[in-house]
Amino acid sequence: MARPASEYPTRLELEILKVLWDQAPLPVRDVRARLDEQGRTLSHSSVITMLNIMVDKGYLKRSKQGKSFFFSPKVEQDSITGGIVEDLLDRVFDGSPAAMVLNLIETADLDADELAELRRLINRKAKERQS
Amino acid sequence: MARPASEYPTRLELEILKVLWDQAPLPVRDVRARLDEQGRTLSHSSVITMLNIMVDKGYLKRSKQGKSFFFSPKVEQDSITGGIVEDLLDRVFDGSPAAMVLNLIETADLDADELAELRRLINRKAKERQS
DNA sequence: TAGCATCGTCGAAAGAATTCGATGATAGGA
DNA sequence: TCCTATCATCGAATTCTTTCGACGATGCTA
Repeated sequence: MARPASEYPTRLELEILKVLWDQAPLPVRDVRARLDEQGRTLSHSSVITMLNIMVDKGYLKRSKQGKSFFFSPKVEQDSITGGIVEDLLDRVFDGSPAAMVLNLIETADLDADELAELRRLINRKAKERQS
Repeated sequence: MARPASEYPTRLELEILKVLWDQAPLPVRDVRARLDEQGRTLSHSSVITMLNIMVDKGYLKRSKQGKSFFFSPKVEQDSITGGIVEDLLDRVFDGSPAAMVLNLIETADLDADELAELRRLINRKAKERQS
């Protein structure tokens, strides 16, 4: 009679994943330091708790090195972010990529360079498709 | 010592907003029926509770018509979806629209028509920018 | 070996999101 | 007028998310 667990990493989980996608394996201490640099100041035990939850959920794996645990991602960044984007696509734009990109270029106020880059990406993909 | 309230509509709130963006004002009964059609079966009181919360949060307004309340959106769809996308852009792609679109076209497996439409959108925007 | 620092587990708190039933008001029909 | 169906309020339960302190183990060092 309540809320289903998030199908994707929560906000904090994602922050942690990003740290570990950038560099892994890392001990708790280092993960904590990285979060701290980003303005996410947490106690040591909070970080451990989250890391353990994420191991349970299958997002991370851990291994003992010396006296402490080291954590690494067990999921690929692309697949996770892809899942998040797809969820958004469905929930917010009823599955229409065009609607999503339109919203993006309208509200995110892209400059000429960014528009050019998007065009390049799309052309490249279109060419790939043909072959 | 806990979680901050979501800055944007939650999942259920968004579902409700979408119903009302599509058609408003609606009485509780009709909102409930629409949600039910979409597979979101809730008791009458659950729907009312959510609607009232959303009025408190400033997402909706309500007015008495006859004996019952009618609800309407108080926020524009573009501004809400824009906010959600921007949040995602920041949290997931560190603010890089190109990274986001790249992920979209890679994982959402767009077909040729969809790619063509995206290109059209971008060209139009680029032209707008020049002027 | 006694003490200190480091590391981990565990239980729990607090707020957010979602859900609903009990209850009370109100109006229309028998 | 009285019953019933409709509508709304209210309090509360439940689960998820985030946070942390108390406590215990372990190993290094004075």
